[in-house]
Formats: sequence, C-alpha cells, structure tokens
Amino acid sequence: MIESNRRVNASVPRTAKTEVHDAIKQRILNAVYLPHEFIREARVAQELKVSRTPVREAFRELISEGWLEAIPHQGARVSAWTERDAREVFEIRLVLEPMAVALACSKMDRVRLDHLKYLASQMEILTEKVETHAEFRNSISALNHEFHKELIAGSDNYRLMTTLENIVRSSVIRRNFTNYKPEHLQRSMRHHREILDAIESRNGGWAESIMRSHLLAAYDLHLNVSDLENRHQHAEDT
Amino acid sequence: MIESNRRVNASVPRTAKTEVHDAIKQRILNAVYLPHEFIREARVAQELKVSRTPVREAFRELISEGWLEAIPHQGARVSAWTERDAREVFEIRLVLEPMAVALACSKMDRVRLDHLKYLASQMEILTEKVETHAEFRNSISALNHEFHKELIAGSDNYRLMTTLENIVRSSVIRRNFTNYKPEHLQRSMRHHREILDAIESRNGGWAESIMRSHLLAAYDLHLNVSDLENRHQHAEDT
DNA sequence: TTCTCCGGCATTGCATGCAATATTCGAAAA
DNA sequence: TTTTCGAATATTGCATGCAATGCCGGAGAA
Repeated sequence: MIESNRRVNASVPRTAKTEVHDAIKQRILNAVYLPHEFIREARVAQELKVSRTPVREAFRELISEGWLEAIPHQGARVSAWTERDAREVFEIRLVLEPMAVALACSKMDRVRLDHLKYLASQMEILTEKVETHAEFRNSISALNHEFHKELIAGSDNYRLMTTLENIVRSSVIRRNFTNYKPEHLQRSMRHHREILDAIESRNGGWAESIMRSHLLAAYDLHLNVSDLENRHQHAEDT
Repeated sequence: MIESNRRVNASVPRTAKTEVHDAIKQRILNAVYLPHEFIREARVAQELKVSRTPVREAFRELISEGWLEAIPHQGARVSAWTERDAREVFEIRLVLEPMAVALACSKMDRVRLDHLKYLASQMEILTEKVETHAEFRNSISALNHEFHKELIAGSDNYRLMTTLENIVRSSVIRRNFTNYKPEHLQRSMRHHREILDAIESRNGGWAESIMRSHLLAAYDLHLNVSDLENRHQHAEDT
C-alpha cells in the first residue's frame, strides 16, 4: 500500500520520452495525425528533434494505452474511435464505477469528501454561466474528469484506479460536454451532489445506484448525438 | 473489430525483448528474483547475454503488467504479492466476470460454447483422478484459466478481455488449486457446468449470479488458506 | 493475362558509448 | 555528536550506427 501511494504521488520527471508521448497524443487529439494513419519512428524523431530511442518507448506506451496499434513491419497506426469502442468503454464503466463508489462509502475520508464537494461547487458555478460562456464547457469537462477520478480513488483500490483511468482517459477527452443542453448539465450536477450525499450517509447501495443512473443518462445522450450525426452523414452522402 | 481480432491472433515474433520478458517472469515465479529485490538492467543484460536495450523494453512491459515496480534511479524492484493485492483483484473480478458472462449469454456462438463444454469435460476427468495424481492440479489450473478466458471472450468486448487478462494473469499463476480439497474442486466443476447451462438458456441473470457465487467461493477458500498460513507463520515466529 | 519468384527497400530490432542525474557516503564544520 | 556540504558512484536516459526482417513491385514464365 505504501509503495503504491509512493508510486502514485511520485512526480514524473519530464524526460524526452514523456515529451514525445504527450506531443503525439496532442497531435492525435488535434487531428494532426488522423485515424488509420501510419506514423513512423523516424519521422516523429525528426519532427521532434530527438533520436528514435525515446520515440520508440513513447510508441510502446501509446500502444498499451490504446492510442496507437502496432502493425508489424509497417509501423504504428493511429487507432480509430468507433461506436463499438464507446459501447465497450461504457459497459465496463457501468459496473466498475458503481462498485467503486459503493466501496468508497465505507472508506472515504473527510479530506477527500470535502475536496469532492469543492469540485462539485465549481462545476455548478460554471454550469450556471455556460449559456453565455460556451468556453466554460472545457473547464467543466476537466473538473468532471477530476471528480470521477477522486471518487474512484476513494475506493482504496489501486488497481481499480489505474484500470479505470486507462479505460476512461481516451474516451473522456474525445467526447466532452459540447452536446449537453443546459438541462442535461444540471441533471448531471444533481447526480454529483446525490452521489456525495449517499457517501456522506455511508449508504453504499444508494451511491451505487445513483452512479449507475449517472452513467446511463450520459450514454443515452451520447447515443442520441451519434444517431443525429449518422443521419446527417447519411444525408450528406445521398 | 476486425483489427482487434487480427491483433489478438497475430503471432508475436520471438524477439530478444520477449525472451527477456519471459525469462524475468520465470525467474520471479521460480523465486530466483525475490519480492522487493532490486534487479538492474545491466545485470540482467549480462546474465542473458543481450544488450541493455531489449532488457529496458522488457522492464517497461513487466512494470505495466505489475510484475515489477520502478523506483527512479534505484532500479526496478520485484513486486510483492500481498493480501491487499488479492483483495483488489478479487473485488474487480467480482463485478467484471459476472457482467462478462451476462453479456456472453446474448452473444456467444455455438462454436465457443462447444469449446467451453469440452474444457469443462477435461477438467472433470482430471478432477476425478486428482486424489491419486496430485500433478493433475497444474493441468486443471491451466484449463481453468483458459475456460475463464473463453468465457470472457464470449462477451464480445475486446477491452474487457484485455483488462481482465491483465488483472487476473499474475494472480492466477501465483495461487493455483494446490489448496483445494476434492469436494471444493467438485463444487467448482459444478459451477462451470451451471454457467454453461445458463448461457445455453440465454439467461443472463442466472449466468451472472452463478459466476458471482463461483468467485465468492474461491475467495472464501483463499482467505481460509491465508489465515492458516498466517497462524503458522506466527507459530514459527514465537 | 496471371502467377511466381527474387531483389531492393523501408521499417523495426539491437548494440554500444556517452550524458545526465539522483543517491550515498565521507569529511569537515558547528 | 550532529549536521551539512560535496564529490564519487551507480543508475537510468538518450543518440547513433548497423543488423535483421518482412513487404512490395517488377520481371519472367506458364
């Protein structure tokens, strides 16, 4: 346990490998590298002015994180994000996160609970102003990610934290709150508060249930948006 | 989806890195490298007669798989397996595997189901003779691992497969059936059959429930054995 | 036209040497 | 005696060059 925490808190030195890692991730998110595009060690090394060694190591990490996939002797390819991926991630979150908050009910300490309340407040403040400040959606998204992370951390299960972080990371960034209407955001905020209420009451079943609702509501919105996009796409094609 | 399957089936070329990877894993399992022992890139490279480069890459994989933990500027240390680790793995399996079999109920095809029945039969045959052939326990353990893997694969969720495989792999190897009495093995075999019955009936709730029982029973045995070992340890100390 | 085989080429895989950096241990000062 | 500072040392991090290997296209044969 002590070792695990030390590993979590250990500040990662900013080495060339991490620079390359982050740079590639950014380029994927900014659509500089497109899905299914091959990217080669040599090219990236040249672009980022480093040797192939750190690039190579960064590739390995990105592959294990799912950002790239390795095709032997052809290079690494940018993974495409499909509806299947969304479903897979959702199915897993739908059981792991409710379990995590149920565990958190008996294990979370006062400090973390207060921090979570603070995060919830910040999100609520931004939500009130989001109709006149569209750019707040990004801040809400970041706060929301941290909120969920802290919630999971309260479960006192280190493997669960890293597992969920790996699974959620890529999806959260690609799909933020840009499609939420104000009423949906408000519902989401109420869910957050209710989760905290359940934890404060040490009521695992309640916490589990409301977290499940929270995720189901989010996936429902996602599916609606996807449908619209697909129909739009179809209309363009014809 | 197609890519995922191709990636799963792609035969990994036996390169120096994989040799090093497997060699280190073997030495950990054979207690050549002991828990909390530091192992250095240079030393391993010398022992295995390769340069530090493939050793370095193997280390990275072993770290992400949980076999080693990196301590900056001190080397990589062999991870110790604690009761906390066992609990963490159990908690996660207890929600993911029941979910997986529930999904498998609606998605599993005939071929895989027949394969699972075959695996179950093989285990039952070995179980009958295990009292006079203690060495069969290893075979049962291997078959059991494949049984669970195939079951998960039936969920048609690729992330779930890799996630569970990563989490389970290390624990399964370290803790096999050596402590099961014949009656416990038989109970375990009945669970397997009942899971298959539930899947054949396409009854997700039933499958989920019996898988949960299966895991809870296994963890209960594990805890009893651990208690015995601890008490024994304590007796030796005094 | 189509199939097969072979050689060039692109890409990854590995070895080696050097650079950077944190740790540790000893010496000197308070 | 304790604390602090510094240099030696051990370790990881990175660059570069070469080796190995599988792919792809063109030439030749069926």
